Amino acid sequence: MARQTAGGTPETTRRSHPGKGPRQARAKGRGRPRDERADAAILTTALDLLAEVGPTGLSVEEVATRAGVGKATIYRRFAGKDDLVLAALQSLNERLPAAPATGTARDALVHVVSGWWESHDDSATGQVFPRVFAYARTNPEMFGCFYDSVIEQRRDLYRTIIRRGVVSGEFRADADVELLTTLVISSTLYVLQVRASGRDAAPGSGPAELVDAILTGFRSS
Amino acid sequence: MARQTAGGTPETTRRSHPGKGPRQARAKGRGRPRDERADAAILTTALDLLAEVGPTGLSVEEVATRAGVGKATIYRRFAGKDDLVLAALQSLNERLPAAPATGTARDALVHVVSGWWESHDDSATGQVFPRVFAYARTNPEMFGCFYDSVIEQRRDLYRTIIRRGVVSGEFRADADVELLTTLVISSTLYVLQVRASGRDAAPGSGPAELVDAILTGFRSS
DNA sequence: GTTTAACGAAACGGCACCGTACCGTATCTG
DNA sequence: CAGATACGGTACGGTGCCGTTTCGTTAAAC
Repeated sequence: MARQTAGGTPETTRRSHPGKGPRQARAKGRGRPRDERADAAILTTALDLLAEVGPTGLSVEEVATRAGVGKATIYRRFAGKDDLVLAALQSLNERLPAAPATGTARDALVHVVSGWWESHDDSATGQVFPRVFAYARTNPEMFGCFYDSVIEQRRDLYRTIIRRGVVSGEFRADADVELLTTLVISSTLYVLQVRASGRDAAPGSGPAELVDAILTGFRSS
Repeated sequence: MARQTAGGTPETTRRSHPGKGPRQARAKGRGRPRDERADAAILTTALDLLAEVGPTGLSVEEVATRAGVGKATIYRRFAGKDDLVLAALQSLNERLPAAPATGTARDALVHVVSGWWESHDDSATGQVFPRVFAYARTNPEMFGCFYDSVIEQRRDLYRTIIRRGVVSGEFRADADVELLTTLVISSTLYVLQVRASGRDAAPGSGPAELVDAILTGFRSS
């Protein structure tokens, strides 16, 4: 929220808790400019840590240590821990995959889900989702921000593909696009999460089987 | 607040250590017997707290305070925080609903999902699941124990109903029971969790619509 | 009544963390 | 050049929790 990007765009940032002096967007400064590498390092490190220990488990000190920056460098950019967490979550949108423009909608869904499936084991993104999800009730403000800016982007990705399938006649005309989107996202999230513990919630099923199982009721033929 | 040991070594569970008296039912002692009300109060309080703040957020002191017992009373029963958390999770199985024995499998599914749906707002059970889920990778031991003893019980509930539907011919004979079970559980978990933040992942859809959407592809006809 | 152990309460040392403040240094603008 | 600001470190006070231990008390068994 109160984060400022060194890039320049002097967007008016507002803090929700004006308890202390806000970190306003720095006017084209006369002094030493902020290190953009520090910006990136802080955000990616925060994201990694977010995936490992979640929003409450994340510590600013640990972020600073891992990112190789001083704590002051972080507090110079963010109003506090919550602000940092939110900024890190927002940065997830820069890694959003694109929907394949060709082929059947089914194949496109399988492709996107497969990408998620694969990225789950090595990237931070996979673990961030369930971690943040757990705070839907505890911290609705944070979760809401996350949902609206990150989840909604993903939903839109699936929604677009599914709509294409409806228009092309591949899916039934009366298919509930929103519900279908929810089914794909939720089951993927769940299966991947269970897999992370070494169990298997759907033995013998990969992304394709998962998608096909969901789609069976929505196909036209 | 979650503690992250800098060295990376997670807290060692003393559950298997015989060094300190492990928690066990005291064998007919001669002194003052343990207060059974304390047993129940500790577990239910721990469960409530687990739903509110999750496994790492839970503090033994808070449990003691809310349960109206001394910390010593807790440490007399449990080897430590982890042991307490595990016991609390296990106690979830005492609240497992039963599968309706009559009616269609579809109606039984809707009934069970509706029960989950309703109980979700009562906080305890509903919020515990996503909280624990977030630790599938961080604490696989805890999650595994949770999955095997709690999730598996729920799966079995759904599995039983779905199998009945397959046998009765209500569902297709080639339906993947495990996958179908996963779909029902995952989507319910997801929708309820999103709802907890005030959003709606499936506008206009309740338990019945959710179940029907999943089942459309698995019905015989 | 004596023994035994659980009880609630409180205190302890220790650790991790937050957020701030201050270094000496580095890198910009004017 | 001088002034301004960011940099990586480091230190600090304050807070919260952990896990343990000590109290004096209480409730059962013997």
